[in-house]
Amino acid sequence: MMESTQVVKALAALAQSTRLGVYRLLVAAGPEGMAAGSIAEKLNASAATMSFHFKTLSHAGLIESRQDGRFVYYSANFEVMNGMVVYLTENCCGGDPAACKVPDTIC
Amino acid sequence: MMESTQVVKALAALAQSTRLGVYRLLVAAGPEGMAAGSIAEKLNASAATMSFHFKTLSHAGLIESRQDGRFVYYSANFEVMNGMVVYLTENCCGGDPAACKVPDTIC
DNA sequence: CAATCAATTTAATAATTGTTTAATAATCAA
DNA sequence: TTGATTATTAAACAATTATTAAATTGATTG
Repeated sequence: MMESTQVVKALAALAQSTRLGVYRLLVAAGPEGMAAGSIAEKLNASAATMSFHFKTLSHAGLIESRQDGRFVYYSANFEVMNGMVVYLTENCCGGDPAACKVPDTIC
Repeated sequence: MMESTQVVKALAALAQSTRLGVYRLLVAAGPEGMAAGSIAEKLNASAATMSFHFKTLSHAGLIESRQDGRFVYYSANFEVMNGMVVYLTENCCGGDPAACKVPDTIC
């Protein structure tokens, strides 16, 4: 089970529109990821601002980076988000799924 | 599909340890929910602080309240979190689940 | 090497957030 | 109605966060 502080960190990292945009781009991009500059361009943000956000997402474990020549490619780490969702839904309705009137995605 | 700003709001609401604690208690409590005071006691926080956090969670749509005598019962709204997860994982790996080496909870 | 390109870092500032204390509402019981 | 209980609101302050501009690092090309 993921730790509470790590979950808070991950949630905080995603709770900002530019970073949420970054994360979604990377989820769609898959394992290959995207270059920092392409992401910045797509989201209309300066390189400095983006670096700041990349760092926040990295520290939260939500994304990873790899260098390729002059470019830095970022990609999503799905397991951390998975852990986050598990943490949030743990012990749902006291463990009685029948009590939840919610699509089975969660409970 | 949930709107970006609403997702950011929900993520921000959960990105704080006391509120995350509240939400998890309410997820476990199920539809009946819990009284504000019981939650405060369980999380060792003052009533005023809790009210502030309840408001944040309410505005994000993550919890709901109902009055019962002197007590206010809060309960989790599962659909908003469900929408949040859907939003985060939309178009995962460009729509090619085989490309994701992740447990099927997400992709 | 010098020039260029991609990205990060630093410092400064503005804006937002969390907590505390004190005051206010609303409900109930004697 | 009075007093006690449950919860919210408001004001003040400290701490954190996001953005910008300028400087810096590291890799590539001529």
